[in-house]
Amino acid sequence: MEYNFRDIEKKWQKQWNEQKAYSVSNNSEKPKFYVLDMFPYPSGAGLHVGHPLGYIASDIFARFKRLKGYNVLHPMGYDAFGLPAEQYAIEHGIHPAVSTAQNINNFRSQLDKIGFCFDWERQVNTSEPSYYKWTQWIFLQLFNSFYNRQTNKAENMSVLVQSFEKEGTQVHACPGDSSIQFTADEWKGYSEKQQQDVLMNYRLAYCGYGEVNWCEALGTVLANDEVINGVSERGGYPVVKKKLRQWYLRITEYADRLLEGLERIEFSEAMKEMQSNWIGKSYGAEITFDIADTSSKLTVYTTRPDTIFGVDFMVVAPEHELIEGITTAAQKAAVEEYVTYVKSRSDRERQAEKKITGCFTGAYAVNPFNGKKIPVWISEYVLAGYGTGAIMAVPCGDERDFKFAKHFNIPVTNIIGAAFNGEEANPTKDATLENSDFLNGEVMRDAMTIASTKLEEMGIGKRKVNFRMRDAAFSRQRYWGEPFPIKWENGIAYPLSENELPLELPHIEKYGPGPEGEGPLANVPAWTAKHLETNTMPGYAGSSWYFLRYMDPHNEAAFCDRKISDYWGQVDLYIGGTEHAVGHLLYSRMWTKALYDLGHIGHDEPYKKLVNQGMIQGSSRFVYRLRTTSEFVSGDLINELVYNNPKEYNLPYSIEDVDRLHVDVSFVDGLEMNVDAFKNWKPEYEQAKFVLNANGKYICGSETEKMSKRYFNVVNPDDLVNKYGADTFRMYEMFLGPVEQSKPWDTKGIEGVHRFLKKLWRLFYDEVKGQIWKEEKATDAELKVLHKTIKKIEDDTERFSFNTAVSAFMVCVNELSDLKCHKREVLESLLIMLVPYAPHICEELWHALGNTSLVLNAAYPRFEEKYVTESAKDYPVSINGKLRTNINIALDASQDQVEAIVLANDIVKKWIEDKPVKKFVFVKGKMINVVV
RNA sequence: GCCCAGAUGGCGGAAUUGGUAGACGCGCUAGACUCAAAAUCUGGUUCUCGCAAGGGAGUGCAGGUUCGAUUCCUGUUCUGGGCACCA
Repeated sequence: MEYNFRDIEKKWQKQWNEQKAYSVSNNSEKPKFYVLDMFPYPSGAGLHVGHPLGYIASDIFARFKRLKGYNVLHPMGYDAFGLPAEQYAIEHGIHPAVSTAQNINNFRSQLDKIGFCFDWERQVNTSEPSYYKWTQWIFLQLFNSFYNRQTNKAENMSVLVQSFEKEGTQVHACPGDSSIQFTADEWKGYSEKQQQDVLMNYRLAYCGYGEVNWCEALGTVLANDEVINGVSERGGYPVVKKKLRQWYLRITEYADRLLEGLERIEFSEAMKEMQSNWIGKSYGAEITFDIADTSSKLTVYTTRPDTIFGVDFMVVAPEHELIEGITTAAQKAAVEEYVTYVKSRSDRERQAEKKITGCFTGAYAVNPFNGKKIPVWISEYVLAGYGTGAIMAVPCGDERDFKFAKHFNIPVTNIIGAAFNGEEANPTKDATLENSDFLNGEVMRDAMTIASTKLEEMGIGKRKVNFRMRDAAFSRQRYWGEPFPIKWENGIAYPLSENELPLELPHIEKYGPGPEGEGPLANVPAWTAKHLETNTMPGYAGSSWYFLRYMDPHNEAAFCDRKISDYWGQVDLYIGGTEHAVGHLLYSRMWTKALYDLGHIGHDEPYKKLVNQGMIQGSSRFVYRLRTTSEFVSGDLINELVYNNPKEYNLPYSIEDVDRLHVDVSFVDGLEMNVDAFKNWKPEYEQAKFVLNANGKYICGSETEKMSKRYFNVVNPDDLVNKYGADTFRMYEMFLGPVEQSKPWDTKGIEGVHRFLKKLWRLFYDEVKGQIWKEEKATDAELKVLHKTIKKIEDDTERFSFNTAVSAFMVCVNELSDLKCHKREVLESLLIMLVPYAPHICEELWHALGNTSLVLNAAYPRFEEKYVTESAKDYPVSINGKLRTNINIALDASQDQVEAIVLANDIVKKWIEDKPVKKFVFVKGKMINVVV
């Protein structure tokens, strides 16, 4: 009997399905374990081999925990709202709901083939009204809450209103606009509109104004990645910044708790660092400078108040409101021109710009301590959104300021003496200050406090904690997203009541933008007649809480029953890509904290542990066409053109005449192309001619790049599952390398894993003899192999080192084959260990052995030390750090005994010659090093 | 530009706490079985000098710490990811 994976996999997938083997209960005596994948956006391109990498890893872990006796929640769903479906609708007229449903079906059938243990009864789809009803509900919770800085948590707006009625803004300073201050009486005298405008500045979900990428020609707002070099990706039309009404989440109020929470969760250090850099907490001071000859004042934020005497110029963001008022007549034209230039550029372009640009406003600020006049410049490297949108530039201590000063010939003041060499800035905090009036002689680190105190005493500055993070923009001028449950009347936003939810997306035929940059919903008369909000929520709305819905997916009375969320609690293991480092992972942490504050759930961090899977890149293949012909030259001949003198090879063309074209990887074996398949690929290649190499082969060029349809380097998991089976595919994906690491896909090695499974099969079945397993007692040698493997697989699985676990299975099967071990006692344990990795073959063999229950529910084999203990070790012996020989020595030998044995060894003697032994290093159980 | 990560044979990778660099697999290669092929099995395979025994070099690059460094430190190059409306 041979290993017929196709029948086996089909059979068990059907049986598991029928027996509801993956159904998970919310009631269990067992300890719980929650394994979650970042759910996919169901794109039209379907799954490629990169997607399942994380899913296989989590599936292995979930199954492993199940065998270890846990009640494991391992769900899957779809992040189904998003821009690509809407774009597809614009281009092809297919409604996003239709294309999304198709894509989901496609994803599902692809996922099913791989044999995951998802409980599909719990599937969520963020674009379904039954789901987004609760996204809208949570939005209303945020809308109806403010962040109480006294109690340090989100609370209902009614608490705030009561406080206003009693004591005005005395207790709760306004987070949105510090100029808002009033007494209780003033509050009571406000109109409803005035009151609501005030409250909007407190709400956790609030409406404000923000800049977007506006493309006049397309009449629409564009995403950052739809804008390339200041023009639209589609059509190449100019894009400018435009202020539009937007919804925001007041995530900045949670900045400190988001930082603090990082200490309580197991994310990689890199991930934590990325998040804390994003939050960007800094301590510094705001300093207000007078502008000479005007009544204007300029406030800057600096983290280095100690360098106040080294300020040689000010830099103000080009958007800064002060510019218009302080620019002198002489500089007006230049400033206007510069501002227009900057308007066309994205934040990222502005920061990445190596060219130093800027413009003098003609105005001067006055140093409050020494009266020195400081020129005020504008430059794109200062961003309006950070700090006060203005900086004081200290060229001797800041590299960018220094370069700016050099470029515009601004004289540089040295305040740190010899620590500044005049060639480059020195950002030290440990130099002693000079040229600094009352700070002279102070070490900079200490001077920071002295300067801040003085500034506060003089009333021209104050200490300030600043965050780089901004409030999260939470609206899109698009169709395919959750509608806001908000109605506008007389400029006041009124929330819909709970029983009006879900507010369903209306069906539309045209997906074009609405007037004045509004979204497509503005074109729907029935919608606008009810004065409903025309923006929709962004992609991350639904994904900010989906891990809660999986726990209780069919609940119609609540987003998730509190008892059930208390049972499942945090996600124990979350697997997904680093690309979500600062987006989804921060937003969902914030939502969780808000829901916790409001008493809806019992934990305030969603994910206990996060594992980042690497990206699988594509390996592209190229053909080389002689320009304007249908003649294709083998790649190795092209390489000779590049690296050698073409004349030597007497080739009738030069490298400049060759076009490099992507070719579909499916008809290339390694680098060798199937020329017939290529000819049949596209009609234009039917008449293709080939210049083959000396062996008569066409060799392709190759490069590693993103796996993408347009590069023809996409490898579809379906094909591999068909050819080798799901078990092979699963194990091969893991065998490629560490899950966390990015690596190019190469199908070549999959045969090796497939061979392993066949070899495993042959421990049970012989081609001729059929069943060959035996009931005999296992030998010590066999038990040693088994228990060594149990330990290794357990350790490796626990630390997510799935690639080394696969190799440990290979080693085990190789060794059992060498020992001709066919004993049930050993083989059964091996099967249970292998279930998480290759469930189908294990279930088949498990039943072949006569078991009637599912191996999925078996108990994990117990490791026993006694089978693997050794009494001696082959010690590596080095002389002066160079390995010279191995000597077998008992593990319980003492240092003296070891020294005697080693020094008596002939090879050791030879290398020591007659030199005296300086040092004898002996690390028990590890190695020996003799230093002479 | 800023933040984060990575770099080891022909290839994917292993070396878990500073202790035998290259486990396991692919590829290549020699052999067994076969009329032949496939499948399977056995051996070899970092580079280099050498008939061999054996020696030398070697983990992106340049330094450093250490009896000992792929592992720690400093600098540097290249590659990948993120940078707020892709998800």
